[in-house]
Amino acid sequence: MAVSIEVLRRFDLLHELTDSALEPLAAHAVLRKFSRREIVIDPGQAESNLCFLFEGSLQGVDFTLDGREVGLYFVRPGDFCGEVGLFGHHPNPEFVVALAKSQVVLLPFSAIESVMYDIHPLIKVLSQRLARWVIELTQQRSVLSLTSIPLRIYRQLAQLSGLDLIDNPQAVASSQGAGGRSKVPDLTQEINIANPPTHQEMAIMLNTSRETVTRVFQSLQAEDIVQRNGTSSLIIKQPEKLYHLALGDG
Amino acid sequence: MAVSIEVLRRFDLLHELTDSALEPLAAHAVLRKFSRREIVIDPGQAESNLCFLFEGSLQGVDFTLDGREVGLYFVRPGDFCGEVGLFGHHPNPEFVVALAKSQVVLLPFSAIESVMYDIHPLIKVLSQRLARWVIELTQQRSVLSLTSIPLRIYRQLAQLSGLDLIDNPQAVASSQGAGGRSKVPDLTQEINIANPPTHQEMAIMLNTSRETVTRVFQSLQAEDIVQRNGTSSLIIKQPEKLYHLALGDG
DNA sequence: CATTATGTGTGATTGTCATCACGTATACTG
DNA sequence: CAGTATACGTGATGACAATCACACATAATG
Repeated sequence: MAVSIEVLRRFDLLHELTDSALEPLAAHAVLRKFSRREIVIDPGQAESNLCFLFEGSLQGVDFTLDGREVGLYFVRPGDFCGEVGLFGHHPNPEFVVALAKSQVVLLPFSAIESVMYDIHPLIKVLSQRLARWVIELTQQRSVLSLTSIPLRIYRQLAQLSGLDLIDNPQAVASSQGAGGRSKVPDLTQEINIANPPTHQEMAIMLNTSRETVTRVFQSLQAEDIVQRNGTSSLIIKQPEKLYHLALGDG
Repeated sequence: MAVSIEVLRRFDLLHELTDSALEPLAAHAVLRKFSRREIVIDPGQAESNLCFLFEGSLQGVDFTLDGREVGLYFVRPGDFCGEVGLFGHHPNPEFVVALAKSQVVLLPFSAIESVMYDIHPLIKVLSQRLARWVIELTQQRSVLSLTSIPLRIYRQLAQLSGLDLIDNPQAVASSQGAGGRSKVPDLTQEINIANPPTHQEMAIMLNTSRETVTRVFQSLQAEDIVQRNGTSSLIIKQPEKLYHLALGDG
């Protein structure tokens, strides 16, 4: 069942496309629901899709040879993923998993490949998106080279809360979309992170164990820097302290 | 001083472009020599270039907050780099450094930006290159998530020698270009890696120290798996053993 | 609302490897 | 070719965090 142009236009990255550019795409798009932990993108499958997240939360993951899960990025509502396989003769490098019940608009590659280089704004959006992903992966790469695991976690929290934009307003986030990232936060105000990733989801992003993430959170809570409200909300109570910890000033 | 179309066409990724596509580019390209350790790309500079490596060796690097160098990729002759900044309003995310005396063809962004979306094969080449870089970064990301440092080094050596193509012929390499990567190596034959990266250059790719790389090489040499000929050549004497070590079978 | 599943928290142990300092070998330069 | 710079090699130390097993808390489900 196709989706309307209006549904597609809700996605930031498509909202500049003309109706005539969107119509052939909307005709082939489908809206699907995914359960928690269901696979949204499987690189082994023959037919690939561009995936626009309407509601819920997704995570791009890879697996090492020994079966360990590696976190690559988070997808928040309003964003999309799965575009790497459109360029060249290789599948997408990553699996995408639903972290929560999600609604995703799927757009088959076959509907895009024939037109993407002819619709100027479409190829521009897609290639700019790839460039952004390279930048995100590079930023995450630098985080991973920190030898101190707590420092990685502080940096990840700074990214989730937007604190990393303070020194680098051009930075892009691993979690972006309709929620957040649009403005630099105020260091004097508490920051609420809705639906934060679990300790395990953060741990696989940072090459550490969920027990270590828990212990770092424990010490941040003991210093009243963060406060956890169950699993639905995480509050940065002292953004300025977290900001300095993330800079390595701890 | 501009360069000829023939010089540009020597680069694999440009050789499918027509003369009319290459002419405006060649008119603005310059050939420059860089000394060892000289900066080829500086993201802080206003004017950016696409860089084609004619001869020598380059490495893409980033720096962490505490000034540690992070290795992102190697560039071998015949390849190019520096294309991320073409897409969107942000500089390139990486510095590029000459690892050896190098000759580089520099193509200013200003010469490309006005035509890149209009020359179909050019935007295709550039966007496919971005996609390949995402795949490379993702592969390297998986290597970095291995908790065993020796296993990371085995995998890096497998990539440098082409052994990683055995199970994944579609894989792209962090070091590619005119030399190597074009065919799957024979496990029964010694593999020669010309101008291998130094222990320090490998260490920053793998988030480890050069002492640790040295110790792992020591044990590989003790088992006659690799043999070092000064700094100009590294021979994989028992590719099958390295292949299995890289799989974690050690 | 009870049961089940998932996520967080805790303690103990051990091994790995970063770090530091320094020596030796190789490559480069004038 | 001598001197200098760079790369490799070595030894010792201590800290950090992965790992394992298990308990407790929270969320989801029927």
